[in-house]
Amino acid sequence: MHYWLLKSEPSCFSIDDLANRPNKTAPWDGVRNYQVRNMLRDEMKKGDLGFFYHSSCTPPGIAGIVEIVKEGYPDNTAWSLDSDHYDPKSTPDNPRWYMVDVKLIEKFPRLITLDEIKHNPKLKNMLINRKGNRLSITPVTSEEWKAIIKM
DNA sequence: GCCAACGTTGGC
DNA sequence: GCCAACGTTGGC
Repeated sequence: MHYWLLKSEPSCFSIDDLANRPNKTAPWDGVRNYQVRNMLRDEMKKGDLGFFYHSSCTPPGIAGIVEIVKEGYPDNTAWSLDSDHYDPKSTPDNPRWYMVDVKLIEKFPRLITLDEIKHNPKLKNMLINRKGNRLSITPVTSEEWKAIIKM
């Protein structure tokens, strides 16, 4: 089993938005980056756990834990003209973009901030700490996972 | 609002 | 296949 970190701007989709969905479950849609697409399509498996990270907000940080409850399937927002993520190059016959379904497992009692993560020596190699890392989903090692849930 | 660090696009 | 220009992300 693998661990992941999933970024979302809370002004767009926050952990509370996920909590308010039926069954606390929602598709992680709208990814339009090939590296992340490959992870969604090929690597993220049912039962994997992920951190729900709030980005582009004050302060950024990890808000809770989600579980992958449905493995990669075509992202149908790509062929919805109404969607902000519409992409004419992706079609139902030949989908270019993929998504998974995530379910909220736990919202942390407090946000674990990026600042705290930066100052934890066990997490100095975490991808989220790397300058210029813009991938919206990144793998997390089990050591990093354990260190964070203790914080 | 700034800007570093990428990813993508498109001319050649 | 190279690479300059452009767009996007995201912390600050």
